[in-house]
Amino acid sequence: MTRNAAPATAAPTVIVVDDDADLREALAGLFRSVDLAAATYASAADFLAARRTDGPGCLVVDVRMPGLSGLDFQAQLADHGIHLPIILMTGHGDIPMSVRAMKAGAVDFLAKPFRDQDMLDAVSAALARDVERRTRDTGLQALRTAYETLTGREREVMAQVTAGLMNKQIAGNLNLSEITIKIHRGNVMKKMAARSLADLVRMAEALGINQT
Amino acid sequence: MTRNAAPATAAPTVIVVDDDADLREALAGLFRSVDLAAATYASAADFLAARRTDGPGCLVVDVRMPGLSGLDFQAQLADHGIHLPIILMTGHGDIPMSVRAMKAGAVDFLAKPFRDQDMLDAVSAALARDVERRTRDTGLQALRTAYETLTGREREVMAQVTAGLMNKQIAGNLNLSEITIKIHRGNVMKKMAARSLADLVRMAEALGINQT
DNA sequence: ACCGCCCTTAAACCTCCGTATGGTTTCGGG
DNA sequence: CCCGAAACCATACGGAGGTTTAAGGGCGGT
Repeated sequence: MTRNAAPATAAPTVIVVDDDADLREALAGLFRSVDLAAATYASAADFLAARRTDGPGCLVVDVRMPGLSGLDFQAQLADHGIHLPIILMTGHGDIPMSVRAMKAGAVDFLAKPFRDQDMLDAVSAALARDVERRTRDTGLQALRTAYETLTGREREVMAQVTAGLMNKQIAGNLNLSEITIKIHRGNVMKKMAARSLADLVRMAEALGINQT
Repeated sequence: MTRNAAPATAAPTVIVVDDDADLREALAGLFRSVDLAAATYASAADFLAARRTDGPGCLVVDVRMPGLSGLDFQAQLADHGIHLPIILMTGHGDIPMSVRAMKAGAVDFLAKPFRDQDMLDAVSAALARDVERRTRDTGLQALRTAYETLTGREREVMAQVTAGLMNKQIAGNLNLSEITIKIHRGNVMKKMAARSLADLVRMAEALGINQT
């Protein structure tokens, strides 16, 4: 907690992936000029190989690269558990390509040459999107962690409680006595750190719990 | 209820807006060939003027038109309370234009000439999006209608109930007796047709009710 | 002036929730 | 073999939720 404090608000890194070394350095310089940390890779494979940390940031990727193209790269990121917002750029792109990229969730798609400001705006939007996703994600992660400490029965009870059933109904459904449900229910509230039933219902919503 | 039955599942209409009469008719023919109703307008203004019904469907609009351009049209639709998914097409578009359109929520952006199948795929996606929005919307609309029948006090009570406060706490906050809260609370449950507190919490979530 | 709606409260009563306290069984691991 | 975790159940009590009945004040519209 003393070191590596506040991971959510850590300085974001703009990751440039382009096979053109000159452009890489130019972009890195641009980002550093506005106090943004920048990292550069010559190919998608390089990035995937080097990837260790997963701090906040975004990707700036050329679509036309030897090996994995930017579009394929974009498609494969999710498989690697990487959800960084991506900005694509191209020197020889066309409309279908840009539309495909945007449909796939790219933050922006810039045709070269572009103005520095356009790139900075795109990066700004991408970083904002990443922050938003991370905050939403860490909250959900805490919930999931708590949910995993529940036993099987407790999960069943939680599902039916948050569905609005009364203890006696749940008891009937599970062929148990009402008092047993109360016990499980109390355990659920404690383990999930829910202050009220309303709280628990919202947690169930966030976790996507739909009773059978 | 006897006439105009099942508005949510009514046949969708593809609305073509283009100043080129030949293309309009060609597209209308294409859509009708796959059993889709089609309507055509020569300009954005024509469409906005003629707009009476608001059944399900989508828009297919040329970006380059005399008067209101497709992109501006897209931006103005929300002001008119029209939320139809929009597909843009262009003969002389560029990448920034397509990116701007996609960022603004266009379903697709097709460069002419395009294959019929591409257009049909885009329309199919757009109609699916419209259906999804409508079902989500009608559910919410029913909730809002119910919520509007609540009196001021009932809304205050609902907000605090769904925030997880106990009756006595709410009574303290509002400087009322606990029994009064119970009455309001019961009224809220009846008016909102909530079967359980869990139900009510979910309704409050959907309505975006955040207590002060 | 009267009616209807909203807001308020009280008393009484019942159900439901929550939490002990105490005890059971089963099952897997040290 | 004993221990802990998980699951089960009973009795009992206090607190919270929910409804009914009864009743009064304020306010706007007919």
